[in-house]
Amino acid sequence: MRIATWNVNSVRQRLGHLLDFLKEAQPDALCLQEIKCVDADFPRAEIEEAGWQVETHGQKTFNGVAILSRSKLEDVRRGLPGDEADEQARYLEGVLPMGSGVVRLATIYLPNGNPPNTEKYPYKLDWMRRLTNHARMLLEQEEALVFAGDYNVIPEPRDAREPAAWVNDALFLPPTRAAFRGLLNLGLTEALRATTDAPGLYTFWDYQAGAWQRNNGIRIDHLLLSPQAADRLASVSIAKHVRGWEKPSDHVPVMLELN
DNA sequence: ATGTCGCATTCCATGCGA
Repeated sequence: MRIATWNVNSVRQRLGHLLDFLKEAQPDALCLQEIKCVDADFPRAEIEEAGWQVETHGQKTFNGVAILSRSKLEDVRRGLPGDEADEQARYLEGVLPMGSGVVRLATIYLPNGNPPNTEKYPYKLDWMRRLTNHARMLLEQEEALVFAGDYNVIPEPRDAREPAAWVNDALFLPPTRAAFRGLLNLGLTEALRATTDAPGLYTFWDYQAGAWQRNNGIRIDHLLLSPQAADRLASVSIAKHVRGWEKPSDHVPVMLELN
């Protein structure tokens, strides 16, 4: 089965690309981030018409996540537990019934955290703490789990074309990277790094300063796997060509194949 | 240091978030 993740940077602006990618990649499920609309404004009819089921957790203007899937998502949870006051729509989870056994799948839009000298950075770190707690709880179920999304974390220097440019950025600061390692240390496997040590693999290129033309990218979109999912990992691919489409998202899809 | 985009509003210009 194929599971993909993509920060689309407005689902309404990117509907054409989204339908093109679904047709081309044929994923069993696609996790979306930054849909940037409320549930009622999600282009549900067009996507259902193309043959995918839709679960959304939207928000006005910013953030918002969704999961598209061939089979209906079950046991759906909206929002990351651990802070009742948090109103940002950044997490949606459910169970995909598959022939070869179920997979629990979460779509994650982890806070950006910039600028770091504001309340945005502690919010990011606290959100990572909550995600770690939630993942720890889910791992106790010992089931196949996939946490897919825009983590807004550059895990290592090899994950940036110009790592020196990011040393004071919330995506690369030591506490950010430490929190990401803490998540992995629960026993999760980062899918791409389970398949390759190659540098130069990016999932985001800024709209500004010709970043795409100069291949000045960073790798911040990740798929984290429980042991039961990692044991089934066959391959991971980055759909880099999507960044070259007309009026693209600044992120590209990342997809994995499970046996 | 940003050569950009998308959203929303105070709405054809500006602020915010990324």
